[in-house]
Amino acid sequence: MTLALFPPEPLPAEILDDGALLLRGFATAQAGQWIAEVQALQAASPFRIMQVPGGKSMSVAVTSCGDWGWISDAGGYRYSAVDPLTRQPWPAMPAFLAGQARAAAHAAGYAGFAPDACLVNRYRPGARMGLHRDQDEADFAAPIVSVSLGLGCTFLWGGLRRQDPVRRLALAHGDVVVWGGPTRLAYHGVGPLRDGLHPLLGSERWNLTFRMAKARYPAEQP
DNA sequence: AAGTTACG
DNA sequence: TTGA
Repeated sequence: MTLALFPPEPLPAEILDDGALLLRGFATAQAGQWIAEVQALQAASPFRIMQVPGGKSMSVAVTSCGDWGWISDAGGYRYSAVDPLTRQPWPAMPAFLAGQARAAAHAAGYAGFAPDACLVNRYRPGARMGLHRDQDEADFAAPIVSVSLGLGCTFLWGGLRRQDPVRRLALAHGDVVVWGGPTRLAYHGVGPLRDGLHPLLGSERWNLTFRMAKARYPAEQP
């Protein structure tokens, strides 16, 4: 039996890069609530496979919540206030999700993060995400907050140029990656999901990425 | 090209 | 596994 540590240790954080932090286990303790929120929102706006501009399909199924949802089709990548599948607004971003994302950003040094978009990615075995950068947002001063649930993955972390070397990092259930500042436009991706069974999500990995799609950062204080 | 394919 |  180990004695309780006092004072409690902060959660381990790893510096990925200038402005990029990996908060190990940030979402683990409340994973049940994270998962319940995603289950509720995907009941309103279901996961779906989107096309990329070349006409091919992504291997990852996506949905969104918040004022803006990220979409891809023959016309390109953009944010839309309406879910093209339901023709309704995306589900509102649950206060719990927005609050946790804000807290993660704050823990990584980005105070005042107020996401107006949350893209939810569902990976099944074999699904992957090629190297890309999140560049459809209006204000690159705001960071990206990325939350991993369920099966672990290999996260690919590159640099500002596509030809920069790519690091491979193992991400586990509950890990949160926050990047911004000098590495806001870094290339990143996810290796093919390996088979496995997670106690809460079975053979799936869910990834939530919180962004400020249209809003200015830092958010205005009333 | 958030895509696939070819190749060392 | 990496570059094109």
